Amino acid sequence: MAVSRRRGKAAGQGTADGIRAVALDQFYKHGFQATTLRDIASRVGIQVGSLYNHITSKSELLFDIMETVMQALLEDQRQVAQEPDVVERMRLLVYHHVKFHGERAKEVFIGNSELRSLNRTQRARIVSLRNEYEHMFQKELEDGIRQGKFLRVDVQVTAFGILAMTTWVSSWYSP
Amino acid sequence: MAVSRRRGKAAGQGTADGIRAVALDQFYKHGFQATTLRDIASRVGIQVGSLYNHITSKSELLFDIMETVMQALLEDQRQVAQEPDVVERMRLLVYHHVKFHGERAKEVFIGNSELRSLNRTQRARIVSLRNEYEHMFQKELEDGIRQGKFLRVDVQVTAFGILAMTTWVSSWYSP
DNA sequence: TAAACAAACTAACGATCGCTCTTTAGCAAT
DNA sequence: ATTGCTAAAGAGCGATCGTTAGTTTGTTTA
Repeated sequence: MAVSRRRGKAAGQGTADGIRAVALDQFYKHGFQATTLRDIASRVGIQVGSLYNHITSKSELLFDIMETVMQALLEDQRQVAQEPDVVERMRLLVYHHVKFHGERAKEVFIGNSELRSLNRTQRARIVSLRNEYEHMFQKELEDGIRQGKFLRVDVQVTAFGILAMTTWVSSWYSP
Repeated sequence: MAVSRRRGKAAGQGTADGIRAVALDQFYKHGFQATTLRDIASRVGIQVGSLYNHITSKSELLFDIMETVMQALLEDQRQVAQEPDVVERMRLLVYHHVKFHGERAKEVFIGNSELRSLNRTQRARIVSLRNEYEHMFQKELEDGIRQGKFLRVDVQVTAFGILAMTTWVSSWYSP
């Protein structure tokens, strides 16, 4: 006795969003490989085949989730460039990083753990976005050093260290 | 052209070890779900069905790997109890922890990431071993506090913090 | 009111999965 | 030489996977 479900155009954007939300949840809980399209479909409340009105493939669904979160993260940080003071810029970067990782923990976790489930092209794209993100931290470090406001350190290693540490803090803090 | 392969009793223990080594490698690289028994078999140089002369099931294979590494870790640390000084005991615990995580990084990674691929019983067993391990750190912390050699801290949180930090160091250090 | 369209349903395909079963090959002990 | 055991090969079963195709339903547009 299935609940009567809207069909046709007016069903609108809701289904596509629902699919992404459910997929996010299941990928997070059970991993990409262990999650079945049938599982996703049933939780959304539609049939398997109907999924393909909204997605092009399972792996594209994963890729979309990962790319979206990376774009959002980058967008979040781009506004930091407006701040004139280097030290404050760096502080804002770290602040936004931790805040974002706290608010969208599931997506971030998937982004970190399911890189191997992407094909070569998709993975290259995500890695490129990630490099772009890390580069934002490196750039501020270099600026700070150039202005004599930061200690002269290995920029690449330090940036990586900051990211690892703050990422870890986010996954650590919960109470 | 297949290499002529030994059959019968004299094939010995080598195959079973080979299976575990290959499985460890593939689980680490592609994850448990994405790894196929056919993939493992072909890398060992054997047919799929022949695997079952050495394993009882795929998930038991994963469980064995995880339980073995936890037992080895516990065994490694048990000898620390011989040391009379609390501070030195704690230092040894951390030292062994980092050393072990460096030497057997793949198994440790699998142990941390594939808990969800175990069934209820298996997971309970591994979690129990892990609790036993964490308890070793808590015990030394309590001893140290009782003897006035450590600051009075929340034992459980601190032990967890030490483990998280040192585990992170191990995954971090490579060059 | 009729045509156009979006989004659902149903059915099924080919591939692949973990796993079982039977048979065969090689070695050791009798 | 025969027997017994271990471990391999090989065929295949039933289930499930992602995906595709064809059809039906309901809404929007003309």
